[in-house]
This record gives sequence, C-alpha cells and structure tokens, in this order.
Amino acid sequence: MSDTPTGAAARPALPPQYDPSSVESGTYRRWLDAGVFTADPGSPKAPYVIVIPPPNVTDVLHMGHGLNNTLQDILIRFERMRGRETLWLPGSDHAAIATHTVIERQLKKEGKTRQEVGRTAFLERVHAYQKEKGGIILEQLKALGASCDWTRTRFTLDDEYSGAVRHVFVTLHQQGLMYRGHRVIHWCPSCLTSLSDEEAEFHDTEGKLYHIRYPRADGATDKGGVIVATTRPETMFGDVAVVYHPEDERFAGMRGQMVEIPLSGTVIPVETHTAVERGFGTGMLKVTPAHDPNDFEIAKAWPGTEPPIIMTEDGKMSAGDRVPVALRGMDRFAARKKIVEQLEQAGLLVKIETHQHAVRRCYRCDTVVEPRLSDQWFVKMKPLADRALAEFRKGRIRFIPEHWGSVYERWLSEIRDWNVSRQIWFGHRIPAWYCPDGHITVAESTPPACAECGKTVRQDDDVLDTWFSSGLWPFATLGWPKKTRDLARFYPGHSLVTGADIIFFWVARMVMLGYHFLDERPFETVVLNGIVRDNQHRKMSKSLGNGIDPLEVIKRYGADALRYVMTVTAPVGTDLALDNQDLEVSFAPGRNFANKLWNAARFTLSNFETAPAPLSSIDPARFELADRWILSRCHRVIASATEAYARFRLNDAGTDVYQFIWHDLADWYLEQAKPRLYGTTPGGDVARSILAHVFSASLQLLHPVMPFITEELWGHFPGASGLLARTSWPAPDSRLLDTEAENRFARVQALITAVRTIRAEYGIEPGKGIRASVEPANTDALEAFNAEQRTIERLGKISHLVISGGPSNEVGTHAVLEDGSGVFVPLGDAIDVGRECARLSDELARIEKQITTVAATLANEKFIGRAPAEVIEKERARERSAREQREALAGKLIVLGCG
RNA sequence: GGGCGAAUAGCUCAGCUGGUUCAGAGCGCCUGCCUUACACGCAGGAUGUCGGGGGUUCGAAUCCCUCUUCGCCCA
Repeated sequence: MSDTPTGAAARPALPPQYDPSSVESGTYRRWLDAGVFTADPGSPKAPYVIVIPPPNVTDVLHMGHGLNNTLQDILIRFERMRGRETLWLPGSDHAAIATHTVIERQLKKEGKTRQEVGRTAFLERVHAYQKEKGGIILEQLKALGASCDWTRTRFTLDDEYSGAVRHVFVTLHQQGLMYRGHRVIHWCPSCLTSLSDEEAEFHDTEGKLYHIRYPRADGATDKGGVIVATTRPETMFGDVAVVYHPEDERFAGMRGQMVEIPLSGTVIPVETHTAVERGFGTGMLKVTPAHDPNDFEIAKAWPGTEPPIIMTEDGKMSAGDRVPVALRGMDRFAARKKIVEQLEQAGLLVKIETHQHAVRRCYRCDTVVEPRLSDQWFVKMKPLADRALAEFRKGRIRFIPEHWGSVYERWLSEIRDWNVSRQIWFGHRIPAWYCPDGHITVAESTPPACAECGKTVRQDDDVLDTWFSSGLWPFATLGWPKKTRDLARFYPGHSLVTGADIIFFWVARMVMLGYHFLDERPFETVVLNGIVRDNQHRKMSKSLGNGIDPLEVIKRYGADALRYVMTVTAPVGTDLALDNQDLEVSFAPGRNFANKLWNAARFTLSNFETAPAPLSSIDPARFELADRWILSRCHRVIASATEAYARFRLNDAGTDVYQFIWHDLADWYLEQAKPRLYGTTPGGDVARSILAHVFSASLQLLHPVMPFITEELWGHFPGASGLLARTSWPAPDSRLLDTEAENRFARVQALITAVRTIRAEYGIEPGKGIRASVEPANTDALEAFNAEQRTIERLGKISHLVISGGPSNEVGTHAVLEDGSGVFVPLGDAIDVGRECARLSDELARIEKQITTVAATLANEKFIGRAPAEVIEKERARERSAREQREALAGKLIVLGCG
C-alpha cells in the first residue's frame, strides 16, 4: 500500500466475484519461488514429516488422490504454520505389474510377445512409456495446492532407491529372513506371475462340489474304491493320494489300498492324515500337492517324489503323462467341463452339489488364481511382525479412526511368509545369482562368479514385488542406507495418510521394515481416508465410469472449493458421497463460501485506506458490545479450530471457521460495524482494527483447507507482509474471551431476529420502517439493548425502538424472547386479534409444558441427590427463564384482550 | 465361519466424556427481497418414531444386550 498523501491509488479494487482460475497458478508459483515447501534439515524447528503414498507414475489424478492429498496438505500446512519444519515428501511408484500389463498389451497388438522382443528391448519400451506418461500426476497435485517439497521428489526406480532395495534384500538374506522357498504359491495364469497372499483376493463364489468315485486299482469290483469331493476336478491328475482322518470309522482299514485316478489310470494309495476335516464332503480327500497349499503340507508326510504339476503357466492342462491326451492343452475351465462329462459317461460322477466358497482372484486382472508349486523368494515375516505388533500395542503407532488398529493387529498376529518374487521383467530385479551347480549368490552388485564354486553365474530372472520396494518408502526416500542429513533429520516421520485397503500391503510393511532397519517407527499416526463414492454410493472407478475429474472441478469451482467440500463433507475416515451427475450440487457450496469470504474481505478492504492500528493499541474502553462479542467469538474459534485440526477432526475445523466467517463475521459483525466504517458514527478506527485482527485470524485458520483464496486475500490486507503460508498460527488469547459480551449480544441477535420474523409474518414491506418496543427481562437485557439500540433499529428496520416503554394499549403483535424479554410491534388494523391470541396461546401452552417437565425434574429427589450441581443449576435457570416467558406471554394475552 | 463399520430432516453428513450447542449443519424445499461486499446473495419459514425391541441410569441419539438392513475385511 502506498503512503502517498492522496492515499487511494495503491491497490486495484477486487472484482465482485472471486475467480480462482486467475489466482491459483500464480499463487502456487509464489509459494514455490519463495521456497515455502522446501524443508531445511538445518532448521532448529522440530520436524513434521509426511511421505506421500506414491501414486503409480503413469496414473492420472482421480478423486481418491484428491481427497488423500487434500488431507495431507491440510496437516502439513497446519503444522508448518504451527512452527514445525515440515517435509511433505512426494514421489511415485513404478507399479510393476500394472505397467508390465500395459506394455504386454501393446506388444500383443503388434503381434509380438515379450519373449520375442527380449528383456532389454522390453524394458526400453517400459521406460519410454513411463517417460511419456510419467509424472503427470505429480504435476496435477500442484493444481490441488499440494505443498510438497518438490526438490525431494523420488521415484522407486531411481538408482539410489534401487540400491536401497538391493541392500534390504541382501541384508535380510544375511539375517536368514530372506530365503528361497519351494512351495505352493498363488499363480495368476493371465499375468503369468506369482502373487502374495494379499494380492490373491477372496471372492465369494457359488461353485460346485463334485463327488467323484476313484475305483479300486486291483479291479476287484466295479463298485469299489472311494468317493472324494472336490471343487476342482481338473486337478485330479495331479493327485498323489487320497486321505481320510485316521479316526474316521467310515474308512477304517482302508489305508494302504490302491485306487485309480479316473480317466487317467494313474494309481495312487489311500492314506490317513489328521489334517483331514471329517465333516467336509465325503471325508475322503484327494491330495494334489502341486496345486493346493494344504495338500502340499499334507503330502510332506510321505516325502520322496516331486509332486506332479499338471497345468501350464497359462492355465492349460499340461502335456504330461498323467493328463489324458484329449485334455492336453485345454484351458482349465474347459477341461473341468469336459472332465465332468467324461466322468458322468464313465459312471464315476456320484453327484454334484452347489457349494459356496471363496475363490481367490488376481487383484490386478481378476483372473482366478491357480495354486502352483514353484520356487520363489520369501521373507520370513514372524520376527518382523512381532516387533511391529509389540510397538503398536505399546501405543507407538496409532490409527485414525482408531478401530483400524485392530485390522493391523490381526494381520500381524496371523502373519505368513511373504512371497516377493514376481515373474515379470519390469521392476527391481532380484539380486540373486545362480551357478550351474545350483549355488546361490546374493549380492548388492553383480558378482563376477559364483561365491562358492567360482563358476559363471546368471541372475534370477524375476523382479521383486512392488510393495517390497514401497515398504522402504519412508527411509529410502531420505537417502538410506546412507547416513544422510535428511535421514537424520526427517526420520522418523509423523503422519501417514492413506486408504484402509492398503493397511497390509503397505502400512504394516513400512512399520515392520522401519523398525527392523532403523530401529524406529516410520510414523506415529496413520490417518485412514475414506472412499469417494457416487450418489448411488458406488465407489468411483474407471470401469464404472462414475468418477469425477478433480481437474474439471478445479477448473470450474476452484481448488479451494474442491478441498473445502472434501474436508467438510465427512470426518476423516468416513466415506464421502458426491454427486457425479451434477457437479453443482457437490461443489457449489465450496465455491459459494470462497465467494462469501472474498466479498467480506472486499468490503472490509474498501474501508481500509491505510493499515489499521494494531488491536493492542486500542483502549478497550472504546470497544462496543459487538466488538467484545466478535473478539470473544474469534478467540473461541481459534481455540476450537486449532484443537480440531490437531485431533484430525478436519471437518469440525472447517465447519467452525465457516460458521465464524459467514455467520458471525459477515452476517452480524460487518453489518453492525457499517455505520462506523462509513463514518456516520464515531469509532471507525476501532472497528477497522478489530476487523483487521479478526480477518487475519480467519485467513490463517482457514488457510490449511483453502490455501489459495486465503493467500490471495492476505496479500491485499494492508500491513500484511510475507506469505500467509509462512505466518505463525494464531494463538487464542483468553483475555479476549468474554462470556458476558457473548450472552448480551445473543440477546440483541434474538431481538433483531424476532422483529424480522414479525416483519416477515405480517408481510411488512421490506423497506418500511416500523415502531417497536421491548420490555427487557432483566438488567443484562436492558444494558444489551441500550448498548446496541442503533444496531437493533437498523437491522430490524425499526424507525424507533422504545426500550422499557410502559404498557401500550395499541393493537399490535407480541413476541417473547427466550430470556423473557417482551417485544411489541404496533400494527394497527393490520392485525387479526383472534389469530394473534391463538398464536400466543399456543406459545404459552408450549412454555407451560416446558415448565411442567422442568419442574418435575427438579422435584425429583433422586435428580437433586445425584446430578452434578451445575446440571441442577442449569435446570433451575431453564425453569426461571420459562417462568419469565410465561409471565410475559400471559401479560400480553391480557393486553390483547384475549379470552 | 470370525471380525469391523454404518443406520439421525427429502439428500449428504455432524452430534467427541450420558446432562441447553440435543435434536444440528450444508444442500434441497416454501415465502419475501437485485437493502450500495456478495443473487455464488439477504431475511424469514417448514421438515425428524435419532433403524426396531429390551435394559442400565435421576437422566440415553449417546452406554449395554438383542433383532433387522446395508457395507467392508479376514478365513
């Protein structure tokens, strides 16, 4: 602001409507240029760190990201203003399987396979694709206002990060926690890779239970043999035995008999095993060790031959001896159908039952997973999980909402080893090398030769589960395993904001690895954001096409509007439903609020010529009732909003500030202050100082939720220096809390509202001044009305308000305020006395009822005996107020001459 | 089969430690207003078996039990 004698010229007037698009990118640029988001490891401030859940590098921003990142940004901006050295570390994830699938699909269109193209060429294509598509989402986050430290952006395939991944693998191997296991894993015949337990999701399915007769192999009788029940008859060619429970009387003595696998002629023994569940099916179980993890365990009882695998990797019946020629090469489900037909023809199909069971499907492509025996790398999880569990139970990790902690706890309690091998090419290649003699060399860099025998080695073809590398995110992004300054300063972190669906995949693993490698938690609070749904409560998804494009919303309504709506619509952790058909329904409230704030500021600023004097320089004796009231309200909101932010109750924080700005500041205080601002009454300097104070706090309190508009307005306030994003969070000043002023001003508001209601009810022309009188119930009311008489007259459009006038014999309408103060508006002939009497009688009846209830409560000895004194006092006050209202109403009925 | 969550106004949701913020907010709806910051606005108004039932308590939307419906997770 220029201090030229002429004054005015300085600032361009604000336009009457807030236009986010003309503000946002420039404001974001100013933050970047000033380095507001860049964390300084040399800062003496206590750090506050959030690592972003890295989106897939090829992703585009959707509403889920919008919500997730809005919440993170609110926390970061809040803590930054509260004086912490904040680091919000951004980055992206290479999403191995997802990207792999895309490239393979491209190749398929060109009529090629990745094997034809070769590993090197394939990876070149992947990297080209990621370069083309990659990083867009991080750019999009800027439109949202995300205050990430872009100087520290990381990618899980960066050289340094990859080094950390190898280091973890090697270290775990040295510690005996990473091993090569031979067992049945989940295999996706479509993605052609193994999956972890978490990636093979259960889906309840109505299947069939086939009861199949396995005839006796000695050919003694046609009817002999055993009946097994299975949901997957196509696996029977991989059977190595049938088993029953040793104590199952039904099959007593059958052990040792030989039976024949139908359609194949393979002969297998009847065995016993205590793992058999007698109540399931027929009690006789077929054992297919290579295609069922439980069967694999059972088959360990009779070691020796390698279990037969009877399917190809892509889910077709294999060409092995055990599979009948007619079925070889047939898809597993087609084969199932065919087998059932053939069994029926052979008279070996006893019956088919419908059967509800949970079928595992690939979480990426939804293909039914095929259990398959193979060699994979596993992480031994128990030791890692124990620590993560113990620390959680000590309260070192907490969840918001709290109940998600039990999900974390249960998963860790039932932890199983983690298959981290993926049979794809894109990702972190497993740092293990094999020599022709079968020795394994595990090393961080390519070994020249086998560590044991010196022969040439060949690296494992597989890559690591992407989640394995994500698990290192909180520390690998800070340079670990190097002892960097960032690592020393910014680990451990503080909050993690993510979806509950990846508590196992990601959150728990970060905790385990964080404790294991750094002996400290990666974060203390896990904030779970809800799911964004459409107006039919369906999850927004690409496949349903019911998504809302956040960038479209930002374009039309502004980033602040988007953020506000997502913050305030539901508490953290609750799903939020947004109308995807009509963006106006969902986002207009945010835009409208921004515009309201804009205009309140515009009006205020138009009344500032120079920076108002600081509030502290104003003699409190010059404060009007409304001044004391708004200051008190303001400092109450500072306290409540601060607490709400700190407790992650962001919806409460947003609502509190909204209510204050719109309904206290704009609706009442600005209206009250207008005469002073216009100079028609003295005290303009006081009102301006108060407005500057209150606005400053409002913009600060709202900034975490609506950063753009608040920053923009901040820059327009004279005297404001620097960026709002960098200011210190306002502190509540208890000396400004003024309960008396709040109570008194509430009486003033009640009186104005009562007069307005009368005007509306009697259809009095909006511009027409009326006379009114008020009979204060007590001295507090009297003083309040006296103090704000001009306000009451102006806002109630009363030409003259008589306070404590004697009884009037005019015809008019009466009202009684909650404190018992009586209001009278003379209306002459406009009034229908009968109707008026009825209205007041109804009111009186309502009050009488209230009195009865309260009196009964107060007469209850148990209540008096047991309720706390303050509650009793509240009830007494309620009774007093009701009696005062009754008295006033009764008086009015008499005045009106009601029967 | 086990566990978790939800059910409050037409819609989306608050209501935290049981008690005047207890029945709320926003949207929508009705009435009247372009009142000189804002019609993206102002003023006023209507709307509820707090899912059903039982219990604890002086007092329950809130705590306990139970049932119903919906959703999620785990096996």
